[in-house]
Amino acid sequence: MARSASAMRGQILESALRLFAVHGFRGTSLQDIASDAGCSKASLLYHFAGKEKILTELLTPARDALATLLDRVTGLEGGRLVEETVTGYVDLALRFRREIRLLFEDIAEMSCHQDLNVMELANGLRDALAGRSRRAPARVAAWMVLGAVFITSATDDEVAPDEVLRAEMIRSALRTLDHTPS
Amino acid sequence: MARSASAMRGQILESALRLFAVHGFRGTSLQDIASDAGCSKASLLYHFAGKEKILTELLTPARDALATLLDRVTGLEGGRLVEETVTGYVDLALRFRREIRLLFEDIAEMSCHQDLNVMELANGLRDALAGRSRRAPARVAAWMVLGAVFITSATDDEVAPDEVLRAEMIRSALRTLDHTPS
DNA sequence: CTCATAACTGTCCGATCGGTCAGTTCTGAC
DNA sequence: GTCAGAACTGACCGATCGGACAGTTATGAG
Repeated sequence: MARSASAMRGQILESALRLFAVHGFRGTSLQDIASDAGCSKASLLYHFAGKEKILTELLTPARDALATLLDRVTGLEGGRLVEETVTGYVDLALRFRREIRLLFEDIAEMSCHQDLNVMELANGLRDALAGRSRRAPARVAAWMVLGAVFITSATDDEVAPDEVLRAEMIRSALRTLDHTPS
Repeated sequence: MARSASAMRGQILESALRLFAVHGFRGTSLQDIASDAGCSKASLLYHFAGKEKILTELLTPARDALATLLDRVTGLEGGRLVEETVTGYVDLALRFRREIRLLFEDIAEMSCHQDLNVMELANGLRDALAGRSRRAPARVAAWMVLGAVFITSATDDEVAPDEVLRAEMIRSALRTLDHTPS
């Protein structure tokens, strides 16, 4: 039966996000998504121009949210800049956990192939995390925080309730950056 | 021409490691490896029972080195435990950069499919990084360090010379764990 | 030299992938 | 009711993958 277009599209996106997060982009076939969403593979390609387009649509919200965060901290500096960036980054990472997990599976492809400019945004985030400093210690610490939050968010390990996890991630990140909260 | 068996095997492993680190395990075909190593795809399968066996042979040294590190810190506790573990982990991560990069591409597969018990080792590492503590702050910080060092090591970014990078990673990690060096 | 065997290869195979297309079924405006 | 168009599908296609196998070439001991 022909459901409303938007409903089927939403179901496809939901199935794709879940399967990508578990098996990765390459590890999930169009047939896998179709079976999970309860439609034919041909129906997928009726709603989306191709497999890549599904991925793009899934990652766009997270990309936009990150861009918004970077805009918001543009005018800040010093302690406020670091605090706002860390807090914002941790919040984003937790909100888009599944998107991060699927990125984690195919990072190399994403950073090259895409029409989303992920690498540029990641560089901006690191720059802000380092408090705009060009010195090696600050830049390394920024890389550390980037990776730490990224992976800690991607893990399935139930190390702590979400609220505790969030608070501890922020505290740890600020410590990593050698930043004493004001 | 038929070279010595060990020479061809070494060349295959070298090509495979380099290609896996760039394109991932799934993203590298047997033909890619064969072309790079200068032999036929059939020759690959003469020296190795299958694609998976090549991967296993590549990861075994890193796995063994990690196991050795965990053994070495077994008797330690408190400050010495954390310092030794952090230093050892950072050293390992830097020594096996390419192996980490290829793991990074296919983490989900590795943690399930393998005959190497990677997850168990990772849990032991986190436990040591947390100073054997079961409290949430310490365990989250341990996850942070695990992810931070992992990703910072995997990056191509020339943020600092290797010696500076290593020192700063260790200092940042100790800070993340709220550990003041003795 | 001979010759057993290790080293190597060209060729084929079945499976799976993303994607196409002609044709069918459903829906909603009139 | 009619019917145009949206929604959907089964069948098919070319490409690519990991792997199998019979056959060929090089090597080194006797």
